Amino acid sequence: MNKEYYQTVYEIITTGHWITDEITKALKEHGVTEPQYNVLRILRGAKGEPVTVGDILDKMVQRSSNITRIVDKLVTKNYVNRKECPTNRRKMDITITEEGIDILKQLDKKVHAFHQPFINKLDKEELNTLKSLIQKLKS
Amino acid sequence: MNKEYYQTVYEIITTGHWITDEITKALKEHGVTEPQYNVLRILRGAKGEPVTVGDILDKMVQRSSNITRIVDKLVTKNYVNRKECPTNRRKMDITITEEGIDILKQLDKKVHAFHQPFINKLDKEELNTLKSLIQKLKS
DNA sequence: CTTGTATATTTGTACATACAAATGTTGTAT
DNA sequence: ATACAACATTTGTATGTACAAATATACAAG
Repeated sequence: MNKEYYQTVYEIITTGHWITDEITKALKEHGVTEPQYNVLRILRGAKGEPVTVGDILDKMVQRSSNITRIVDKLVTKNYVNRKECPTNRRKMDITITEEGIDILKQLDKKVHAFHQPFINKLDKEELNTLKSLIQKLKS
Repeated sequence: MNKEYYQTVYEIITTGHWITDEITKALKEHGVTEPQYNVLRILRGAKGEPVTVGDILDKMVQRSSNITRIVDKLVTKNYVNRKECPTNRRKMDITITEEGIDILKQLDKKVHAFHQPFINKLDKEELNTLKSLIQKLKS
């Protein structure tokens, strides 16, 4: 009973995990983990504006205690800078470095290369149908 | 460019992870991790036939080194038995206990309760469309 | 039968993550 | 000014996972 439901959910789960696993592997070749990659993207998205641990937390599902350690790693690699926020000494101002921007460009290329073979498997209408059906399933 | 593709893939990824995260939380209330749950299900599926570490490995994505430790935990909880295979002493024969069957029933109930609200959101045809589109996307 | 090779599992180690508690800072009410 | 709660981040600890190396057994060739 409900065979179709479970088969479909299984497909969603395995596909979702497969994609992130493959991307994780691609990033690992550059010594960057997936959460580190996400933090770098958030920082770049801020366009030079400093971002706090709390800001990053809001955009990620991670616990804040681990954001600290993820940023530690990025600081060690010189991909980001971290300094005390001048207006609120509880906060940390985190910014991406030139080196961070550079590695991010390479990482994006890798991620894009992963998606390349799949990008045209479905046409626009099919993609929208797929997205809508998943959203309806969760509604 | 390719906005539809990336939005759809994002939907698949977040939904897949959301489902496993929610199930992980539900299992945690019984002190069982998701890989442990999968091992228990594989053992039950064997219907009393002993299963080796390698057999489990084939049905899971885990590295075999961790299968050992996952089984360790289940042995400690008395959910499974592990003994040397009599015909090949390199192998371990792993079987589920009565207690293991019992906890698995409770876990299944929890998992089913999670899915309950979503099971009828899509009709049979929509589910099949959804499944096919994901398969086509990966093809 | 012993030597080498493949198989099956386990152990060691480094790293990642969750959760709780601790630290330090800010704002506010008295 | 002082005390106290709220906020922001960090540290401690237990657990989980990946990868490589180690152990132990089986099989096959000479």
